[in-house]
Amino acid sequence: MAQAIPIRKNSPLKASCHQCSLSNLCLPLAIEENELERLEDIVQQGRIFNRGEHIFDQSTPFRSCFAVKSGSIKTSIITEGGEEQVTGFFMPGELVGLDSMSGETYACTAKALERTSVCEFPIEKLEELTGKMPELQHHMYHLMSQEIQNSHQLAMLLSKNTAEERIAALLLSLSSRFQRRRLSPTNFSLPMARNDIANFLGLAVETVSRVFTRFQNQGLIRARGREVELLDVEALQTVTREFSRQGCQ
Amino acid sequence: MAQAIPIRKNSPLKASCHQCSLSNLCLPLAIEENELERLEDIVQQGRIFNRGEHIFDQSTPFRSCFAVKSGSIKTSIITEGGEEQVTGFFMPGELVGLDSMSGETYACTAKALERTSVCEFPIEKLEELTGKMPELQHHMYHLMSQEIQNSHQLAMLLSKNTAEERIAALLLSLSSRFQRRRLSPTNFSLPMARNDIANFLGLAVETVSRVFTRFQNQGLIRARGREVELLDVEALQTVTREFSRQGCQ
DNA sequence: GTAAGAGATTGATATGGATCAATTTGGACG
DNA sequence: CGTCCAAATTGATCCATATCAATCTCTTAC
Repeated sequence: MAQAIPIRKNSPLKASCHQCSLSNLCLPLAIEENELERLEDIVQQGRIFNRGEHIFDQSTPFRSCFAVKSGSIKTSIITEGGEEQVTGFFMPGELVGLDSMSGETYACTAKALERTSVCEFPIEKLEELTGKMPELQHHMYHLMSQEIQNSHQLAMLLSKNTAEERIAALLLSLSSRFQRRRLSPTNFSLPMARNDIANFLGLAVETVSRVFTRFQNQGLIRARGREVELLDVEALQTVTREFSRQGCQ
Repeated sequence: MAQAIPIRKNSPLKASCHQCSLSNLCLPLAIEENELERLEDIVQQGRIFNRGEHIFDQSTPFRSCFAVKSGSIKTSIITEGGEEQVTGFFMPGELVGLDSMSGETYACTAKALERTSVCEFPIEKLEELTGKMPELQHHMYHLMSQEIQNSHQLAMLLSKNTAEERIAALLLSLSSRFQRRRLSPTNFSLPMARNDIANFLGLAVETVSRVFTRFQNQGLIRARGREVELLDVEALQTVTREFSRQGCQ
């Protein structure tokens, strides 16, 4: 089912962080060139997942964290009642599974939003390695801390901001993440459906739709399905700050 | 201004985790009795803070994490516009500052909700120690991971649940945290004001008030100012699950 | 003990976004 | 190339909770 992908002949299993264009975003950024091999030793070149496939779900025993290599992943919590809460979107260079480092199974469900390849970091080996490499340990703390901050930021968005503010914030977040990867920050394709955006931002799909068209009418963006062009980034930034501005006066 | 507190004569600066009644909740829980000294070596018996005093704020350079010894702490993010978003409440045995381990300054502001004493863990020394003690490192990952989960849980509450569900969830969370400390899970005093509850849960104060009285009228709780008695824990649990039940059918 | 100000409660009204309903668009597949 | 189903958009209505306004009730300080 998985179609053939180019694999380096001499190392079919071992990943090559050296060659990876994401090494400046991913875990390797924390370590010296000459120590990179130690990380490569524990990384497994992961599977390729088709759109909609699960990388893991809440019943999967927690074994590994995953770095997105290409494509994108949505994580969500599914309640007993079957309700879904999207907790994050992960793009190339970002690490999935940090919320699961307590407990026996994963704390969320991870689903590929498109054809997605990942690198796998077995957690036992990773912990062992971070114990030996202070910079790597520091980076792990850094990443987890950032994840907490992101989540607080989301909570803030959900509890205090209007639909427009939430959506502007999401667009800008995606924009800067594309920019980090040296892709266009103003012209990109949303990896997720309107539904996922709505769920993530605590809105109804209809509201997301309406805000998109409103933004379009105001000349802030141009949207055609998942293709988005940010026409006025400054204005979008103003939208996200509107709220705190009001609190100021 | 700070009134005299009993200090062990032979170790005025060094904390005594051995003696601490919270050692089964706090960092010491991760390590063997005989290694406890290594943790004690880096811990500083912290100051006492009066109600309303800041342990740190967003402009304070990040140096340490703090464990609550007694009292309680509220953390919040203050936006440029001066808006506040409460991100958490911390009770004895819990660790504050995990969200700040990236960046130069703290990611939030921490304020004592009552007279509060803390133990201070200088981050450099803590990282050094976790590098040498795998179980302690593991526990740090565990704690940070849990913090991410908590925050996701909050996001979920904010985006999907009604005012009643949110407040029931908070009451139950506090309840179980009192229980962990072997205090009454049904009869306790809220450390925070209605205002803080409202802010934390993304509600207006008035709504919090109304829900409290509604719960009281339904015989679920008895509330008199900050004194709360949970009269029907099961019913409260039902309230929090109501939502997912509906999603089920 | 009393004054003063903050915090909490209660009531009346307004509103942003949910919900319900109806098209429209677009992509996958035979 | 047309068919079919899911995703997205648009419109009309409703509701939970915010907001505004008015007490009430603590706590703190003098």
